[in-house]
Amino acid sequence: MNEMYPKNGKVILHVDMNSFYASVEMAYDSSLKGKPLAIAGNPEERRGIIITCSYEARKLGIKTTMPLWEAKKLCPNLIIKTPNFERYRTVSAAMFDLLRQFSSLVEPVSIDEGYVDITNCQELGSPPLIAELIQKRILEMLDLPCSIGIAPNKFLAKTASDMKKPMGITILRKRDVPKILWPLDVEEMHGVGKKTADKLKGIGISTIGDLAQSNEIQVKALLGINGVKLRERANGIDKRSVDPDSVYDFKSIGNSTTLPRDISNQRELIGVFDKLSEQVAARMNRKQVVATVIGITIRYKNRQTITRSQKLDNPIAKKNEIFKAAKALFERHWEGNSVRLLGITMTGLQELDTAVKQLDLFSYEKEAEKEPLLNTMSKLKNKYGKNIIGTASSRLNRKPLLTDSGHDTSFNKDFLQEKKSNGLPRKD
DNA sequence: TCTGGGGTCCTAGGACCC
DNA sequence: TCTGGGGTCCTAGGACCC
Repeated sequence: MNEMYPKNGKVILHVDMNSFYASVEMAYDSSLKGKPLAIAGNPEERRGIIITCSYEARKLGIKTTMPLWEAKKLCPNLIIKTPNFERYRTVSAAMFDLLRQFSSLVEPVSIDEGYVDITNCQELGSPPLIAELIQKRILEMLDLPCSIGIAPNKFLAKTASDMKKPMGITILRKRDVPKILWPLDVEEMHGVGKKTADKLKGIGISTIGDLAQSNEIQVKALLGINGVKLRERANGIDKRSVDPDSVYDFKSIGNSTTLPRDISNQRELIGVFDKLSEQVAARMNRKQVVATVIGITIRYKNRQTITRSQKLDNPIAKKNEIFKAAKALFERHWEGNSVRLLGITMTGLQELDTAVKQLDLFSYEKEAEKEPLLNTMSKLKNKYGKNIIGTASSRLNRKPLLTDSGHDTSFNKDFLQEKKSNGLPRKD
């Protein structure tokens, strides 16, 4: 048996796309390659920020979340593009399809990263070889760079993928943790932000090693259950498994918008809720869900942010229902101050079929046996709905990658070219 | 004339119930 | 004659991540 596959352990990859949005734009338009490129919202309006940027831009000091005006000042010849999320979702779906050709245990975490459990993929080769194959495939087929971490659990895999960018492959074994991880600042840990780091430093914990060797009771008193988890992870322990189904149970759907200027006119603000309701309703419709809780977010001029939510008597999904509920919440809680941002978030989501079924229970008694079937059917529908798998997989004539290690022309970057000439929405 | 928009998970207090 | 100890639900906010 290969020593890379310990008898009781797992082998997990974390695949992290490098500056994803910028790389996708470069794949679509190769004239952008090698240039400082930034993706930023609304260059016309104030309040635009850098969402992501190419490595060429990073070299010039451009950073994610930097205000657009600042980036322009820093680098006058920076190329700025507005995000094309539909395009990114399509490419993302293609990328995850590609990963699934190596292992069925793929868990997307966000549009540009995911875990792959390759514990039972010995026949494909050693873990570093599989990682290399995946990385090459993504580059050949999609013209996109990625970094891959190889480790016995999610936390270490994620940490590893972060260590070499772009186009890195990093192995992080549990036994390497004291040497590699422990010297680092606690704030370097995923899950530890500024606030948590400050708290930890307050009790003398400043490195990952300090956290690993800290007193569990003390850390729990300081950070709650999260402290216990973080302490475990600092010791290289993480029991979470790779769950391919986790993408299907989303918990909330929301839209928010920063207003072009601060507004205190009630009618105007309610007009914003009207638009937001429409966006939220459209997304709920696509995912075929209804919601039992509505929440609104109000950010004031001074950036103070409040949320107000309400449980609903009956699940809703239609634009007008959402608008009415949001408007009511807003009118109940807004005190007339100047507003910077408004948002609507729907939670307590239920699949449409389930909600219908539950309403039916009030009209007449249904045999309990029918429920599991209905549940399964709606789950499947949700699972194979067009939103999640995306359009790429259906368009692309898939072939198993590994049986044909030569050239698989059906699934490569030509599809990007093809889309370009098809006149897909291109703002550029 | 700084700081977007999409999420997840956790905590904590009060109401209410047994 | 001063009140326990569970538990769940609802709401608000905070921290964090990409």
